[in-house]
Amino acid sequence: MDIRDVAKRARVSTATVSRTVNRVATVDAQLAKRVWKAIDELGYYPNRQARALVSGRSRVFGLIVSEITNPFFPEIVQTFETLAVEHNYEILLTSTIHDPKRMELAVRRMIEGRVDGVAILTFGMEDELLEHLRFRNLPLVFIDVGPKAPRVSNIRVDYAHGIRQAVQHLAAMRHERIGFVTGPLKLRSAVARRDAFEESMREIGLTVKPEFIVQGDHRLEGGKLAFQKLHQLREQPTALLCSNDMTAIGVMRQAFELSIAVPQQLSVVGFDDTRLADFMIPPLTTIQMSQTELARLAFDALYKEVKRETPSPVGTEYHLKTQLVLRRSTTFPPNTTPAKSRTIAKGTKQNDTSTAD
Amino acid sequence: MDIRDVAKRARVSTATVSRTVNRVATVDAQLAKRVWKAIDELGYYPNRQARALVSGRSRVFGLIVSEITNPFFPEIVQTFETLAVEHNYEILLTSTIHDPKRMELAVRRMIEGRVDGVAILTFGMEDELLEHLRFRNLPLVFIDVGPKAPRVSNIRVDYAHGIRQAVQHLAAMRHERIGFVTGPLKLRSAVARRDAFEESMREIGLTVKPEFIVQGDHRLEGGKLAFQKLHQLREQPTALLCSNDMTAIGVMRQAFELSIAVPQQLSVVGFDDTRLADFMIPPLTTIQMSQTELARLAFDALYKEVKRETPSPVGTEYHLKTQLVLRRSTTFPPNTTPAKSRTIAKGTKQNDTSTAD
DNA sequence: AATGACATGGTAAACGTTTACTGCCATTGG
DNA sequence: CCAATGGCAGTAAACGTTTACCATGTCATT
Repeated sequence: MDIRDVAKRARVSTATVSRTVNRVATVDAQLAKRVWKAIDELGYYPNRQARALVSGRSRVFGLIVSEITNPFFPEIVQTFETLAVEHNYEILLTSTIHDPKRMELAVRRMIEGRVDGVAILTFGMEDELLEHLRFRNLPLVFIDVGPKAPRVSNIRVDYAHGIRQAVQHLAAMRHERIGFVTGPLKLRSAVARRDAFEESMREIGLTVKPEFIVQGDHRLEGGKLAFQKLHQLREQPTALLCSNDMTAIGVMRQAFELSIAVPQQLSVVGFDDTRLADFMIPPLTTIQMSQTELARLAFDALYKEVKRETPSPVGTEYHLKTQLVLRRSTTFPPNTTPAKSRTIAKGTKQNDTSTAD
Repeated sequence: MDIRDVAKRARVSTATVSRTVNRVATVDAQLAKRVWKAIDELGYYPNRQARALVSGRSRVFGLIVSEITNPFFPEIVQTFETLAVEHNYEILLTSTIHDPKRMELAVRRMIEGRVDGVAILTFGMEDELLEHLRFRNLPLVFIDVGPKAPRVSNIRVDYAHGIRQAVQHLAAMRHERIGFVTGPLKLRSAVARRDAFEESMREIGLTVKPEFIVQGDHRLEGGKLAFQKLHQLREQPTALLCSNDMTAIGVMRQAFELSIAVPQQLSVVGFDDTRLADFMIPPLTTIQMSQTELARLAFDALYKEVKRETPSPVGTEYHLKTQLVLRRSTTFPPNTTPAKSRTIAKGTKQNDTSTAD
């Protein structure tokens, strides 16, 4: 069941079938109709491999993420896939699971698959592997950390904005002892978030106690451990910013074990605004970094680069904003008389799906 | 940079290079060494498309899920991918998002990609599309619902076991008014779960009030709505089994809005044991249906079928057990003096990661 | 009527592999 | 010593498309 069968049945050449299928304008309407009819009757589906081989373009984009099981990524994968399908692309999905072997494998798979471009959304790709990929001068798109080079685009995330909003939000409610649970500090994004926090605190005239900054790992466990540590402090923070939602959930979870009520005794703010945030009890106030937008930018970057007749000399820079989303895990610090109703920093999103309040 | 360049550099024929790369035993060690050296020096990676085209096997398995953003699936995708990579397979991932168009597209993509087999993990594939797929007599694996046919395997899930455990667990704590929030009833799996619930209740001598069975949609919203409905009842259930974890979370979330304490005022049991269950506050008691095991079975089914020299006349049946996992969202009904410590049904897993209790 | 321009369809090469077949050489048995 | 056998490498066809190039036919212009 190949193009030749179709050609035979429609009494045309394979070239005409090919042109018809690819909607080349120069084919006569009558013939095209015959061809489509034959295709339909035979149930013909073109062979992607053969197409790729001869045309030199596979219509596949690679997508490298760190872990699909990290709630941050499914949304991205979904959006990316939807976009891909719309443009008749396939996606070659790979997760590195923070494993150097898997990273190497990932690169190998991309090359063997002759992908037309790859989006690297791992927040910390080994540089050497990056070299391998760049070597082929494929269109590439990174988040945050990419090098400036031909055909490689970058999505720069403005971590500071959302974090500043969060700090202001907390400060407006008279929190003074505000802590921060970081991510793994080998990730540039984790460092950036922590730095933005310290910066915002300074801006607003609050001091950050070194012991209020404790390291997590962007996973549940790290959040739990971090809070346990914090809990042993003589003087404890009344509010905690976390480097991502998982961390915040870990904190809340551990607070629960220690019978500390969130938000009455402890305000918690997450980062990412994964869907989980709105699943939590109480719903988590967090800083949104739109996963769908991120996926969209990444796809666009690749797609545009593929479409270019001449490679971009130095890839495009994209920007992604962050923004505080108020839910229910923050309130006034304990032993405080609420002066007025809940303070809302300007530009903040009210995104509480609760039906009662 | 193709096989011919390698051949030239190693001073052998392309056949020898091919044999070396594919580890065919008949190639002389000396030559092989030369070939590997050349491969290394040139940075040669075989072209998957060309391989697929000539060999007739793409080494790609299709994986169709309903939504990657459903917390049930990331774990599956991850495991499936890991297995695939280990066996030098790629995966063509597709989500149908409950959209008939997407389903059709999914099938088309599978065929155009000439996948070697496909795992359909959607819990409700349109039958017509199934025909399309079966028509090609590809290895197929379904969960629950597959037809008996050559090369198509099935994973039968024993919903009843876990559900019976849950009902017994609740009954042992003297719950009598036990309700059930179903999934979308067009899904066979949702019907099976509900039926198993009713059956278990009958077995144990408890009556199920019709108004205690309300329909959800396997998503958060459905759970919320269901509980809202239940809450308006004059006489309310003291415990709720839910058709999946998302539903249970919706219930908990709505209970929170209505200031009803889980588990003190309402015991909640989920189904699936997604990672979310252990993120919740309180951690959700749920029925485990191992996602990694499921993925493993699915992959194995495909892989074995591909390896067979002659197609299996009627696919293999696999079985997946379910099992209650006790956490913290269930306890004695309100206004009850706990007779003894928490009752644990036999064969039940204690899987509470809490550090304090 | 002859010529040129243009529209449209066909022919065949090419894409990068695998693999059936062939051929060479060395070894072994009679 | 010769024939048969077997191990191993090379030759070339094949996989299913796309597309450059060519051929043909039609129409308008002179």
